[in-house]
Amino acid sequence: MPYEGYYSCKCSSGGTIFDSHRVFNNANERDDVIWTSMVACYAQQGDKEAVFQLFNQMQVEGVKPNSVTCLMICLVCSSPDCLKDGKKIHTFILGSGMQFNLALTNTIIDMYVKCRRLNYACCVFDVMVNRDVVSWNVMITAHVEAGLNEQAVMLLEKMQKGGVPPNQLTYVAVLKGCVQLMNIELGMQVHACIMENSLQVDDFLHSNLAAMYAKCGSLKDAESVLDDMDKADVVSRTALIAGYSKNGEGKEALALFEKMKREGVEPDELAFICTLRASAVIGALQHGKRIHEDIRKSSLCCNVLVKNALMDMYANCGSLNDASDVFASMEAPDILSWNEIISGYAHQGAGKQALLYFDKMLAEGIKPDATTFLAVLNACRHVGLVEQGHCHFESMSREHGILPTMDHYASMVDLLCRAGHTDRAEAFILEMVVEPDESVWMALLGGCRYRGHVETAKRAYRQIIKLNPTLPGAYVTLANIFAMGGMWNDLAEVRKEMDAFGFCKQAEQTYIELEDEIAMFSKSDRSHPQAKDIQTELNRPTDLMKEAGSS
DNA sequence: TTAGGGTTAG
Repeated sequence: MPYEGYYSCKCSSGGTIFDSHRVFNNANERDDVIWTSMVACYAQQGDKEAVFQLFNQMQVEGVKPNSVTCLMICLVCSSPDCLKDGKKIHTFILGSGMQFNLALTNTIIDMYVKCRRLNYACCVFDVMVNRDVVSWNVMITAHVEAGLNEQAVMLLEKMQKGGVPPNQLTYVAVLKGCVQLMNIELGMQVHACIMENSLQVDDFLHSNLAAMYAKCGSLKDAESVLDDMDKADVVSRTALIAGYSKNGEGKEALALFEKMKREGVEPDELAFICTLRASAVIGALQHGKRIHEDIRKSSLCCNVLVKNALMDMYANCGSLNDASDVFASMEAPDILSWNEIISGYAHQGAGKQALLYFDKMLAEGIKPDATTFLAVLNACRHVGLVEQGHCHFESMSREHGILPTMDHYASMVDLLCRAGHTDRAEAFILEMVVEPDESVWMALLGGCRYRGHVETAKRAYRQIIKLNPTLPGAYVTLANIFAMGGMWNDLAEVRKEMDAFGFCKQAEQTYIELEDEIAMFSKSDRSHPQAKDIQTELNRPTDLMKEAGSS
């Protein structure tokens, strides 16, 4: 056993660096393998400095690094800030004639990918004489991660033509590409390909298949992927739960979560987060509270991400007190937590409370981001704080180095319009340093409703049509403004334009939690057994307002 | 000795 030390001094086998050093120091003869063991040990810890020190030292002592030593060096150089060292080791490898070692070359390619130099990776890949499944997988995954999905699919075709059969990892990467392309047909072809090749499908691939179908909106197919599994794991189930809530089917998401628990599959961090999101989507407060109970009993009770999801659920369900309790219980709220509490209060119209949290955030030295400012502008909008809103908008780029997005501009326009400054809002758009998009003009058009500014509305409408003639909201809003002003001829004209485009208004759906039952209803839907009672309850506030107005 | 999974505000 000449190389016994090779494995015995590896940290991953349970030993410590101290043990490794003892083996290393006691070795009678230190060959390249034992040196490499030490390098591997520090490489696993990600200690780049120690790795390079050993690499240099072994050469000083006259031991030539082998391909595994170099591979380890490449691994610690696999991040953007290590590119320079990565290039150095690559040069060393070329000079030592090790470039024909397949595993090493694959690692060099992956190193360049992780250094965000896909072009370098492509250069190395292109000149390879022999490529194995890992070489292709690294390239396909890299292209998908860079959003170059069509190229990734082309690589898959080339790989197959070149006689290298894809494995599970290849399909995992390609399925991700299908999702980015939102191309379910391609996803189905990939699925068929997996079946044709009778490839063993493991949990990784199953969860990716489920995620692909769920994200592309085909929940039935995602369900059947889960049915094909002996026992669907928490990851696959989470993919489907997330798919349900993304597609507005929060009720199904919650049902799946309950089923998962009944079947003894323990929810993890992401399962809780996705299920809380589902509760948030449909405003199921009681379900959300039950999930909160589960979280309290689990080891994830202090997890920041889970707490953020809890706040999101409570805020969306309109229970700001619960959201702020969760926030108060956090030891170190992150930017998401702050944004959540600020936007939660802003959204509910409690603008002053939202701004108090914003001040507190700044006082605690937390750096706001673009979303924080969206919430802050929203808060100002609700309270009618025009000048304060303008100040915050200005401070975004000036003091915090954040460039306003179209959403920020649109928010400012709405803020001005709400306060009756429609002319100022229009001037604000015309003075924008970037070209306004339709959302900014839509904010102005919508803002004209507050005071019935028909001429400004017409100008905004013309701009929107120029940018995007297929935006139903523009026609509907203008029509409403005409109707408010009794301009029936103009209204008829807009209706004609709408008919020409074939727009029809889709009934909006909403959910209501009745004790344990979640019911969905839309404006004209009377199918629920208690539809009459629900409608009476919904009419109550309007009736009360009418009564109050007439007295 | 090399490559991979589900998720996050408005």
